[in-house]
This record gives sequence, structure tokens and C-alpha cells, in this order.
Amino acid sequence: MPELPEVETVRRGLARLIIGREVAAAQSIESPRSFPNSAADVEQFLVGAQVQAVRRRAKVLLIELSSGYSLVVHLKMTGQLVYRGTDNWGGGHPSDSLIGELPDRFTRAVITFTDNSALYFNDMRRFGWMRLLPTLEVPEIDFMKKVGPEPLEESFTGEVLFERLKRRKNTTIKAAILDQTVLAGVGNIYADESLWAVKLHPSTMVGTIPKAIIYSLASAIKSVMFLSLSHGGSTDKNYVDAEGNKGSYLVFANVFRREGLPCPRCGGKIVKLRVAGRGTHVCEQCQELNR
DNA sequence: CACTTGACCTGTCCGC
DNA sequence: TGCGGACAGGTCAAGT
Repeated sequence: MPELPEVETVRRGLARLIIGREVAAAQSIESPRSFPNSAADVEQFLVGAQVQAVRRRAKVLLIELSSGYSLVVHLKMTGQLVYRGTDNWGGGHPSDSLIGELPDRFTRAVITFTDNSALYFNDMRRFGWMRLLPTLEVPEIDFMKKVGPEPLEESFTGEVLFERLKRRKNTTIKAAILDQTVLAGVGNIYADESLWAVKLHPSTMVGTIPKAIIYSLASAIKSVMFLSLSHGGSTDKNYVDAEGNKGSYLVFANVFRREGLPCPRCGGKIVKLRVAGRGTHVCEQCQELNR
């Protein structure tokens, strides 16, 4: 669910809402795995610290603090970071919100600021996590060292994707672009949408794809993600932004969650398969295998 | 090393 | 209605 456009949407919201605020208290709510830092660490490096910046790398959020530590957050599948101002709605629109009063039964941690506003970390399935790390150590964690290029940066080109795919020639293109060490930020929704955009069947073996198609795929990934970003990301079931609002990109999706419907391009039937262990949506007419 | 599969959780939906 | 099972999908560990 939260893929790059969703995490970036949360980042932008948090940057607007929490930079400059000072942490008054923080607690994990019966969820040591969601927020594993000790009470002593929280006291020393979080309480009293001011939020200086909110960054993102791949699907990971980095909330930089004046203490020299950062809150590193991965929302995984059902994580939400929702800010509530002192008016209790954080400036968002209750009618668009998936969530009501906070904390709720999925709230795993709460960070309260000195002005009594608060940031809630909700996560139904508890796959997500949030932890304090020295800011200087963040680039040293395994994930950061291995993760691939950011697809929305100008430096991400067809040639870059072509090079990154060289060591994944013997797998399907879907598995390859979901691999965060190939490129950062693609998840199930944008994998299906960008493969549809270039008429590539998700099961196509990477090694058989012409270079020109890889180049098109790189631009398709960019445009699909930019489009999603401009609509606040995709809300399938859980995802909300930093104010609790849903994203509306799925209105524009061509194949994702559209099984049984006609392909917007050729009228063929959209079917759902399993590729790389994931539910995969494909037009059986214009995304034929082995073109 | 490249590649695949299962585990991690907890909810919803579907068939009987 | 209740109940079991499949499914959801990001990452990592363990397997081939």
C-alpha cells in the first residue's frame, strides 16, 4: 500500500505540520515491535528534541531531530502517521478521513508535542516500525546501503534502469522492479500500472526485453508515480496522508483492482494472476507474453 | 551470488 | 450465523 507516492505524500504533509515542533513525550502502546526503543533512549534523544527536517529515501521516512537522532519510519503495509493539531483535526477534512478519534485500537505509538498536538503511529498489521537512530548512522543501515536509485530524480534514466537490471536477467520483470535494490519505491500498484503502460507482460523474463522497452519502462514508472503524487497517492484500504485523508490515484488506474473490466486501451479483458508471489493485474490482450 | 518461497500480523471477504 | 481458508502486499531470512 504505501509505495513511493504515498510515502512522499506523507513526507510533504509532515514537513508542513511538524517541523519546528518540540517533543514533550512519546510512548509505545503495547507494541514493542512497532517502536522498540527503550524508555531511556526516548527520554534522552526524543523528549525535548525539535523536529528539524522530514526526509524520505525509498519507502522510508526520516524525521530528523535536533538531538542528532532521527526517527526512522517504515509504514510497510498498513502503517499510518497521522498528525492531530490542537483543534483535534489537524486541518484535515473529517469527511475524507478513514479514521476518527485518536488514539484508536490500531495506534501503536504516540508522540506528543509541547503545544499539545500529537503524531499517531497506527498500524493494523504491525509490520511497520519506527525507531530512533543516530542521524549519522542512518546511511549505514543495510537497507540504505543496498537500496537502488530514486525513480523521480532527474538522474534516473532508461540507461540507469537498464544497467540496474543487468544482474536480474533471469527473473520476471515484475519481480525485478519490485526489488528495492534495483530501484527504490515501486510496489505492487505502480509495478502493474507501469508494465501496462508499456504493454509488457509482468511475467516477461528480464533478459528477453529489448533495450528500447526498458527505456520506455523507466519513463512510465516516472509518469505513473508523478501522476499518483499529484492526486495524493492511492488509497486501496488503509492508506491515509499525514492529516488522515485518502489519496485518489486509483480513479486513474488502468489495471490495478480492475479485474473483469475492459482494458482502457484495447478493450481486452483485465485478468488477475499471480506473478512474483503477488496479485498481478494484466490485460490479456495487449500485454501478451513474449510479444 | 541469483532466485524463490515462507514468515511476519491482523483484518476482510467468500464459500459452505 | 459461524467457521475455515484465501488473500492483502513490503521486506527479510532461509531455502534451493
